[in-house]
Amino acid sequence: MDSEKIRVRFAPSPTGPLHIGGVRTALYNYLFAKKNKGDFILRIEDTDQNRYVPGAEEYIINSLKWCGIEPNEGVGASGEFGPYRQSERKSLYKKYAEQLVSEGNAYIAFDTAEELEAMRERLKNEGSSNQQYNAETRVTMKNSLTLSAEEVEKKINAGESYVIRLKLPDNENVVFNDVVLGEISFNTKVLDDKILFKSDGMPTYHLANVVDDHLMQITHVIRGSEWVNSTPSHILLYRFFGWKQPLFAHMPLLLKPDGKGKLSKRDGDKGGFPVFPMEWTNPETSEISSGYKESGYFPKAFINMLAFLGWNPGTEQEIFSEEELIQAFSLDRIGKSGARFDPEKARWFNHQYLQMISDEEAAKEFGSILEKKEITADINYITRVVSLIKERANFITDFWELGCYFFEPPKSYDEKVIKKRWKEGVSDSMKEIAKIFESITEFSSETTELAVKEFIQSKNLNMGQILNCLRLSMVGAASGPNLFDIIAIIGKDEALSRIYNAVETIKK
RNA sequence: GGUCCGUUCGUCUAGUCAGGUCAGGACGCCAGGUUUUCAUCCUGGUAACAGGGGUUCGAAUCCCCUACGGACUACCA
Repeated sequence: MDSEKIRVRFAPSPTGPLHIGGVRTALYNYLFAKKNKGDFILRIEDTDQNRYVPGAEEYIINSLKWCGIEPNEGVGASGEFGPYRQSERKSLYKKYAEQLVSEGNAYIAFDTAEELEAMRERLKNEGSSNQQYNAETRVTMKNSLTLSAEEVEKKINAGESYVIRLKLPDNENVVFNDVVLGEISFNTKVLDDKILFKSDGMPTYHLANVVDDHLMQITHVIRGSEWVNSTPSHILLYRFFGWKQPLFAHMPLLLKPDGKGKLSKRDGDKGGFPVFPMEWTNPETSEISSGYKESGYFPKAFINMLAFLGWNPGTEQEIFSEEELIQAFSLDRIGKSGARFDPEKARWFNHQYLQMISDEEAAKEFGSILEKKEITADINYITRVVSLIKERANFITDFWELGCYFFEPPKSYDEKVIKKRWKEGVSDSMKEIAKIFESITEFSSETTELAVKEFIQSKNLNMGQILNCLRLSMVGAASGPNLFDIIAIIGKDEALSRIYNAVETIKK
């Protein structure tokens, strides 16, 4: 093989937010490029003016940035093959379409929507297995194949709108070897003469995609498998132009959370978890869809999780750094069947990543959450809190719920615990413990634990009962990390105040 | 309807190309241990080759059929 540089592209259209399937496609392109020291290009396919959604392009760029899968060429980056936005390349495509027409590989068609509809209806009624605009039917339609050159010219001059269609060869098997799916074969009889150039002066995906991939010297087309059926048309296009075709790798689709069909942009939040990398506000309806970023996911965990949806390294390792992912990645280990993902497993990935970051780092992020709640605390204090609650959390955003009692006294006390544990005499014991605490000069987890346990034993009290009530006083519930660690962190004064508060509130 | 593709524990999957370990791992779930509690953590367990035919000494693996699922079938990408 030749040693040409690997060049891949991610080519979304800005019709809304990028969903996680799109992010995964971008990721696989990115990993493949990095692995092979190639280029990863971002091209924006905005040839459909009707579906353009303001803010979508920016969203795509920002999402990729957050994920750390940034293109080294294309929209939002630099590059020598620009412009990278198809609307800005508009002038380019027509001549390619016309070249195809003049060489007899495409033709001009004048059929109206009604005429097309009528043709399909007629074929349906005749019991025809497919209703394509193809070698068989095109002779019955209004196009430059059935009309004389003069008529065609007259219509064009009269301003009649027309499209340019690909002229497929009749009854030919187009075979290609998909990197993921293997050999796939289509007979042109079941394909249709795809529109390459629309009457609004814009190319369709099929033309623009092939022209741009060629011009941008793309070597591997890695895209979702919704494209396999149109790949033969693309291959024919490469052939007609006399261009070298790239390798195709069609990846399995991500499935809807509820199990029916491929994941779509409209599935946001339906499954109880985000389908978008970042929060998205629909500019028309102002409806907000949640994002992984805002849900507290680390981009690295998100990417790691996404990489494993449809691909695996063949080893038992599951936690991969970006560098490891790049090294391990290969197209031939992409699976063939669609994947639905498990939000539970996604959380598990994030938990793993959370445990890997330092308490100091986590404390910094937790600090800014606290700031928003207008709670001020020393960073060292926050770090000590984090060291106790981090392992219990999946997300930094869980920290507040897990450790709010480190920053404010309990607002209420769990009734069930009161009923079960706060029996006769407990209040008195609590008061005595408060006195003991007062007398401790070296107030620490160890000294308080020793003192309390000695007290319980000397009075022959029930360990579980007293300890749980003490916990209830501190936390307001029967959960949380080691009780004496909590007491030591909040300090003597706060501990005393909480004991008195609990005794006062609960009364028994 | 037509075409193309797919199908291994509930989920993500290894194993399929080069047939031959009680089909392996992870998440979840269950149990036990640790913990004064809850969670984490540790240990163990649960659970799958879509079905039917072949080929073969032997099939998750190769072939055929069926079923099911998905994609595409737009002047959308």
